Amino acid sequence: MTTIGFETHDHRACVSEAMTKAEARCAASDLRLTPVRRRVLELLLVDHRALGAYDILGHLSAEGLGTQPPVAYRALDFLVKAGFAHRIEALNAYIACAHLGADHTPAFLICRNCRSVAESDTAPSQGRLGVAARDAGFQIEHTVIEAQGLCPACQTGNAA
Amino acid sequence: MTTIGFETHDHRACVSEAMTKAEARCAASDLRLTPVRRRVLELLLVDHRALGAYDILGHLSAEGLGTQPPVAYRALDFLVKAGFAHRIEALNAYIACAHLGADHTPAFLICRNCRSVAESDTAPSQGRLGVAARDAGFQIEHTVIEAQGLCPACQTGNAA
DNA sequence: GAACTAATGTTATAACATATCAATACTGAA
DNA sequence: TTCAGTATTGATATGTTATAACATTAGTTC
Ligand SMILES: [Zn+2]
Ligand SMILES: [Zn+2]
Ligand SMILES: [Zn+2]
Ligand SMILES: [Zn+2]
Repeated sequence: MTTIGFETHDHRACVSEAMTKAEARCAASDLRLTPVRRRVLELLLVDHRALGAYDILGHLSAEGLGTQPPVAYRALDFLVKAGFAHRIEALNAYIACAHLGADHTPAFLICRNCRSVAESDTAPSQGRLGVAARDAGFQIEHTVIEAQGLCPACQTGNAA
Repeated sequence: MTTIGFETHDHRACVSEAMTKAEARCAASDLRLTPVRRRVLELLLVDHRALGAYDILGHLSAEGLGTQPPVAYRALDFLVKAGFAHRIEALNAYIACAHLGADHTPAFLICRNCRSVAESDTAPSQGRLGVAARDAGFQIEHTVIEAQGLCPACQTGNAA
């Protein structure tokens, strides 16, 4: 399991690399990375934190790419379905996938103070939850795993 | 790990037993189970499924216990903080705790068809997520673990 | 019964999300 | 290259979930 999220890094490269991967996957899978979708993915990648749909919409609106909620939600739906972004249920917010390209079941470490999010990959049907599901005869289709707390940076005095 | 939720049972006894436990804990911990709070807990226990705040409010309103959103949200906040109910993030809904009284980190199996919810207890900081958090220097305060899919009953033809 | 705290009543609004239908752009075949 | 079919976008309206703010009432303590 690789955790990606709190360490410092060459963020410019991180963003452009992810965009390149996304473009490649769209070309390969016959998906259309239209201007709005492309820009929303960029916004998520650049911010590296969970953004609400209306945060996104604010950017789009400022850039003349659309002013109404469906614009943001459609782009986010596309990105989530394509696997380029994930929805964070506990925040009603969205974040760029940190493992672009690979099929995976993500787990998140979410800082309640700065909203930064680290993404871990998990083994889906293994682990306690999978065992409980099998025992109960429950058929898992999707799993939400989100830990909330304080990231390393926010533990040093500045948080509540 | 005990999973509680999909098996059939003497539901009348299940509800009254839970209410008795809740009353005992309130008496012991100097918490006040006021009429609205009591009724909301009953509603959650009786339904045995995830209910939205406005579902709850509908019942309360029909019974003359309050008509405005804060009435429902305050009662639900109380029950969640007291450990008598849990919030299901993936549904924006609430469910009575199936392990009333014990301190625990719940995990849920949520049927997307009938909204029934089974609650499992998990070992919090153990497991892969805990390891990832320690590796990243992340301090977990709260964990959301919610699997969505089909319950045993809904797997037999009636679901999409 | 005065002072304090907890709970409720009430109004308004914030925040998040979708339904619907019209218009346009792209795609692939006749 | 026109046509039909599909995907995307534009636009309006509305639905759903949640909280802020402040007044009032009820319990509790001294
Ligand atoms: Zn991912
Ligand atoms: Zn932080
Ligand atoms: Zn519980
Ligand atoms: Zn079901």
